[in-house]
Amino acid sequence: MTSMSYTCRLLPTCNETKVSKFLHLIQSSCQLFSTVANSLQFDSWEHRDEEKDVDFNLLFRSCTKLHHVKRLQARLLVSGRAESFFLSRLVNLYAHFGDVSFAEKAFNHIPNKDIYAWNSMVSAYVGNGRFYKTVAFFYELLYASGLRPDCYTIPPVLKACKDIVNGKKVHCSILKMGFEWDVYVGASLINMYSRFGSLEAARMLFDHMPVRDRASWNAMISAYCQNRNGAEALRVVEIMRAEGIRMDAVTIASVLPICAQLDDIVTGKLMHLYAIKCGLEFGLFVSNALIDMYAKLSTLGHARRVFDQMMERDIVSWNSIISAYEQNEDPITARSFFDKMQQAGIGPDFYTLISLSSIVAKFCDYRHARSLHGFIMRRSWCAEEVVIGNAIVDMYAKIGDLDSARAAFEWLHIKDVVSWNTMISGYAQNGLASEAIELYRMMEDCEEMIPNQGTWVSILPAYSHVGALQQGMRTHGTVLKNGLYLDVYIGTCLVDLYGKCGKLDDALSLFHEVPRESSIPWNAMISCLGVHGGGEKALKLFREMLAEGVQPDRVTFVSLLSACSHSGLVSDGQQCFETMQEKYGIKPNMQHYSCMVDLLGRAGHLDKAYSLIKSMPLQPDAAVWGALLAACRLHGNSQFGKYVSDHLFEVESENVGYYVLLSNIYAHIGNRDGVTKVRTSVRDKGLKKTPGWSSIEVNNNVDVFYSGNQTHPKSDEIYEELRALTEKIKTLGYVTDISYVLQDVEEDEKEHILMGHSERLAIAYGIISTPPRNPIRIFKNLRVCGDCHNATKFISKLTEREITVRDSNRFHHFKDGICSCGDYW
DNA sequence: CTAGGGTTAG
Repeated sequence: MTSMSYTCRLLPTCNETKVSKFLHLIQSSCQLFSTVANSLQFDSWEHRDEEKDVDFNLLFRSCTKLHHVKRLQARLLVSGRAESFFLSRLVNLYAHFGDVSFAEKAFNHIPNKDIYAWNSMVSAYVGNGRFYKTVAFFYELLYASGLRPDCYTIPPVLKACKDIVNGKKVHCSILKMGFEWDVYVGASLINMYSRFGSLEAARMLFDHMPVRDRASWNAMISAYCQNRNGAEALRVVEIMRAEGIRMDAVTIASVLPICAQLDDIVTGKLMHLYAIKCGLEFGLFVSNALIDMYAKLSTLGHARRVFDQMMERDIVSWNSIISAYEQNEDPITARSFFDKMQQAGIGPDFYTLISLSSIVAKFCDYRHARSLHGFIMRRSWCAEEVVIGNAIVDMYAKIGDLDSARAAFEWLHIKDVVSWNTMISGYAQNGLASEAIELYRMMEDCEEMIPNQGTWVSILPAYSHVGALQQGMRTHGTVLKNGLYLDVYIGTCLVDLYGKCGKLDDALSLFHEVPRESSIPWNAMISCLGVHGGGEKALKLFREMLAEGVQPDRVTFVSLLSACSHSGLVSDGQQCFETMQEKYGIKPNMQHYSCMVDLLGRAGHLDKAYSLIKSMPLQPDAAVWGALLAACRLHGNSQFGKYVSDHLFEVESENVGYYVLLSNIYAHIGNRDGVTKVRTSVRDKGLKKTPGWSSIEVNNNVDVFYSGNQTHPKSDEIYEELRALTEKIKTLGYVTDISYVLQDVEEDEKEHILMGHSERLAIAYGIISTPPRNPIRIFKNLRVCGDCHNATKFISKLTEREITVRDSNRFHHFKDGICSCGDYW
């Protein structure tokens, strides 16, 4: 207290922040003092014996604990003062401490229930989440009590309405009783309609209100905010201020989230400034909203400062700062805040667990994932159950444990659209496209599941991944029917689908229909041109992008650099790499470096590629060294290849693909010892090759072939066709290159292994299943094998078919014995 | 003594 009065004297010399902080301190201290005082008071009163002197009004005000209320109730009964007035206040107190059943008992004890008693019970139900009960209780009051509700009854009942039908029914009752012009009722009605998205109804009520106070304005503003109509919300704020009504903490807390939605940091900062000016910046709601807004606008420093400056923090504050770091890709700090929260004695709630599941997923921590799952299972989350269940599904999917994800998905009592979307995209993003497609088919069979934007952006990449063009087109049709085709994300997925399925013209014309303010569709289109070997076109599109004022990001440059690399545009690529850093201030990441190493290495500048690696500020990963190793293979430099592979196996010793690459290098120069060494080390390490697969779509159906697989129903025909093809192309000059086979077997066996490569099985299946001279499109998950590449050239000439093979790297368009990549791949 | 408008989400 002494220090406080001292500070008071210093106050005139303080700046505004300090004054505002100080005022806040006084406020919260006052609350604390009065709570302590009341509590002491309760104890001193209770021990007095002379009952006639007891001032029950004072005792009611002194209850700070649930047991106070119970003792007070006993006292009331003993002194014969259990009248409606006091018992109703007991109901309020029990409700305040969260004990609904005691509130009900007290209510039932009331002899002649007046409207105040009923109102107290209504509030008791609402305040403790018994929404269904509240509405039923209201109708009991209306039809069975013989009493007339007053305007205190209505707002809590409106709050309890969980669907529009009930809401409208209550609205009717209000009209019949003539309460519609009460300010409190008005704000509640606006709020109710806004909850169900009926903004027109809300606005109509608002416009017709004869008296409006600040809460009415706030109700209208938050109605727009919560329905994501930020622009209209800000317009209402303007009108409100024009009418001379000041914004308060509620207005600010409502408007801040839309600043984040509209990506409008200027308005956000103005709101913050206004809050500082009015001394509202340390309010709990305002601070929490500020943290969230700054986090969403990726200005973590501001969010952190607001959090650090807070006088008191509640669970929302902690949740907001945790999710701030989680969403800005800093799971380590996020988790440290979670630890601090627990140290502060605050238990996790629904929102905390949602963030936590994302954090655990980012750590790829299977054990923590399981324990979090268990922790959640042991508690019931009622209405929030779906959301949290979906978060669990997503968590397992992100870790890559699709079996656990599917189990959690199946276990959900209620599945909503998001559950399905999460599971579908989980499969799709882990490369399990067939599972994603299968699940989407199941979803289509559930009539009550209406697919939405999230569904399309989950399923379209799966089609794109396996080249299911016909099914993708069917989905495109469904999207058009839903009127969603202009959505940037869906549009981009469709551009990607057509582009990746070889329909470059369709991709381009779609690209012109999609909104193009953001870099997302541009990046997709540039990448498509790149994989088709259209480096020049990609560069041209990039220039158009700049001319339209679209800001390129790091993804843009990844697409661009890889486009240059595929087309051998070395100097253009180098220039892009420089522009990216100098003009756009983007620091190159691992992907950019591996593109550059690929670009230089492919063109034969192995030394330049190597010195780029040496100059990297990051620790080069397997992709970077792998690109260089592939370049050594392309240019037949086995000595350097060995050196590079030593580095490569230091950072990644499990990927068989790289061993195959090294063995190819040795085999190509006839170094049998080298080949044997590589083979032995693969065997000793017990490594398994990533199963290679190729897919082809015939008659709306995608068939997937694995290497050496003979389980396909037409397997015999396929092998027969392949044998015949091989004989014929040999007469055209094809020579088998067995250096692509790692296995230690006889030469004719090697030939057989090459023949069983998935891409060849798919091509042969295409040939026997489609009419002569029809084009064939193949998808392969790995890079196409060099011998298969050569064989395909001959097959295209022999069968007079255009054969397109999209591998994990680029497009190969075979026509008349020539490949579009010019063997530069 | 009882009532309205506000922050965090898959």
